[in-house]
Order: sequence, then structure tokens, then C-alpha cells
Amino acid sequence: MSENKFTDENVIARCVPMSKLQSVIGGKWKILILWYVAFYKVQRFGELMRRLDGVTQSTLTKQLRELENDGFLHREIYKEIPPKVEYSLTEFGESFIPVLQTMMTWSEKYLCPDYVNPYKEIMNE
Amino acid sequence: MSENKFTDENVIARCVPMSKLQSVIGGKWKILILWYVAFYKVQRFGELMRRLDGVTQSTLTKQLRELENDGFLHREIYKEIPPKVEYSLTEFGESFIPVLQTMMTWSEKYLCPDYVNPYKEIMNE
DNA sequence: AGTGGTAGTTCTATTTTAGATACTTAGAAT
DNA sequence: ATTCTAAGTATCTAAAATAGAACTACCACT
Repeated sequence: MSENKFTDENVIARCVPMSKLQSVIGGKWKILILWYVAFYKVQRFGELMRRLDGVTQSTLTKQLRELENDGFLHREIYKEIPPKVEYSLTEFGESFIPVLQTMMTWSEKYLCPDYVNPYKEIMNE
Repeated sequence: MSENKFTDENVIARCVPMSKLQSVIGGKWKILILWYVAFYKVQRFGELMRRLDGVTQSTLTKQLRELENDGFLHREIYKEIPPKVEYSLTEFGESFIPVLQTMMTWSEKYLCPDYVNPYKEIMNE
């Protein structure tokens, strides 16, 4: 982009979706949760809890509820004892996968350049 | 992705860059600031202040400093009176533009489906 | 009868983030 | 002489987000 074609109006216009995005994925654990659910397909509360290092139960519950309310996650409750709940991406949530991929690819390259991921090939299939 | 090739190890591995990303762009105004700076190329403090509806001076300063410390922004101080400071993307910051674009495109389509942006064509040039 | 397991809720504490207000600099305009 | 300008800083308070600990429910197992 060598010349700037972005006028005030269109940049302000674009501010709206960007703000919404921020409000929707801004939570401390949200993109991480989405990442896990997206690539495990189905996830249970306890599994997520163990993977998200340092999250508390109450916080995780809140973040999951918000992701559910925002349409990313489906929460399937099995009427069993002990309780069983499975989280999965909704169709809307799945539409977000390419964004997650883009974020991931960038982060690996630019935030963790020295970090060697032994499973690199999996992403590009 | 019909079968799950994501083992524990590689998902946990990928968690690291994703966490870093969150910590770096998690601030309430950051992706919005990056968005503005990316597509105006150069931005002044007051301009950003006016565009980010509701941000306060101290908060904006803090977010800009963090983006500077994290390597996204360059802060050029002109020794003039009244003071003049210009923010621009570093090379590192520019590498993030495709991620912003992806976010933007998704947000427009899925978060603001009824929102008609009159300058749509500009993005795809 | 007591323990373990899952997915919570509730309450309080702490941390993080944001907001409000006052102050600074030094030249230019009124 | 006072006011205005831009981009802050400093300090304090308020609000929001997150953490931490305790408690619940229900059934199975020992």
C-alpha cells in the first residue's frame, strides 16, 4: 500500500467491526479456548481447565458462557452423574477457524521465532 | 478436518504462541489502534484520541507505550512546540497487517453482516 | 460411612484497566 | 497579560476482569 486511499469515512466505518471483534475475543483466555476447541473438535470442561495453565474454574465458566452467548460455542449437557458437558464449535465458530490459523501462523513466526514446533506439517494439510 | 491429528503435545506446543499473541494484542484498544495506524500509515496522538471513541488520554498513552514496547509501533518525537509525535508501524508491525486484514474481513462478514461498508473495494486491492 | 469424580456456583480478594483532574512546556495568537 | 496549542505526566479513584477458596449435587465405589 504505497498510497493512502483510506479516507476518514471508510476508516471510521471499519472501526465498528473491529471494535466488535475486540469485545468478543478480548477475554484473557478466549482465543486460547477457541484454539483448543477448534482443533480438538470437542472438549470437556475439565480438559480445558487442565490445559489452560492458571485459569480458575469460575473464570473458565465465565469465558465459556460468553463464548456460548456470542455464538462461538455449543454447550451439550449430558444428563449423567457425574456431570458431563461437551463444548464444540458452532457453524459460526467454525467460520472463525481461518482467523485463528492466520493468528497462529503469524504468532509462531513473529512471536516465537526460536520456537520449534515439532508438528509443523499438520497445519498446512 | 474430518479426523483429529492433533495430539496433546502439538496442541500444547501451539498454546505458547497463542498465549503470547493474547498478551500482546489483548488490550482494549490495541487492535483498533493498530488498525488505524496501519491504514493511515502515520498517526498523531490527538488524531487517535478523537477516533477512539471513549478512550482517555492516560489510557491511550499506556496502550501506545505497550505497543511500542512490544515492537509494533515506532514513536517519532519532533522537538517542536507545541509537541508533535508521530506513530507508525515498525517492520514487525507491518508483518501483522495480514492478520488485521483477516480479522477485519471476518468481522465485517460475521459480526456486522447488515453493516454496509461503502468502501468495500479498497480492501481487495 | 466416607471418598472420588465432573461441572459447576458463590463469595471475597486481588489485579488489571480505565477514568478524572491537575499540571507541564514554550511559542504563537488574541 | 492571558489564552491556546499538542502531547504528554502524575496522582488518585472507580470499575471491570480475573483469581482463589469453599461449597453443591448426585451417584458409584470401597
